[in-house]
Amino acid sequence: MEIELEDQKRAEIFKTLSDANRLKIIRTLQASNREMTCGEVGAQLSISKSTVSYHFKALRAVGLTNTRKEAQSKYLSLNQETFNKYLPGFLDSL
Amino acid sequence: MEIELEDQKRAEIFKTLSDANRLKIIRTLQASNREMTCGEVGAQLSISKSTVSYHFKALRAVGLTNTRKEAQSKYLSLNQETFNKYLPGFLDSL
DNA sequence: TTTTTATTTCTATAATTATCGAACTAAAAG
DNA sequence: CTTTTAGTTCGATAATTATAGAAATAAAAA
Repeated sequence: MEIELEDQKRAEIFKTLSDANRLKIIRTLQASNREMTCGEVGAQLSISKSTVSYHFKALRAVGLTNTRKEAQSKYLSLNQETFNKYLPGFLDSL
Repeated sequence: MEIELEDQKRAEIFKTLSDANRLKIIRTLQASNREMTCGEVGAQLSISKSTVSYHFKALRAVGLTNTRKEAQSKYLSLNQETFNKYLPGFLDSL
């Protein structure tokens, strides 16, 4: 990939990670080691559902998470590939 | 360090990295493998001196760089320790 | 001392961001 | 069909951000 584009992509990923709530969400997902729903995460971190939805979307948009829809629920899990590519060793450093 | 504080610190570092110009500065420093001045970096990346100064300050503030003042010039270099602690493997992935 | 060089600070501006409650959508349960 | 449950979108707000030019600072050079 061209450097200019790589930097743009990297900057987007870092921007997504530059929010304490999103980092908490990531740590929560990493610690649970399974898929989690918006509701579960929101309850655990005491954040309003609209805000959690906003963050879920941001994480998904840059490929840091995978999503799976089932009935009314949406399940999020970490996308290890993206972390490995752009932030090798980061998840383990959490 | 307490998790809450660690997340805040991490978020700050990521925020600092979430700008394409700052990533370019970091790559430039990494590639040159030596100290560089505001002027050198600005010239190489075609950014105004006040903007470069602003970014230099931001990088220094979160400990991503070291600075050395000599005469009117200020030299920046990467702070490997911070990168190793918060972003192991990142510099090599650039 | 005057001028040049390097960087910083100030000012203003335009753009982006995170947040929550309210309204909305869609599916499950009753 | 109605109600509940889960999540999304909208609207408003408050805060932060990157940017460049102009003015200020400080040291070197002439």
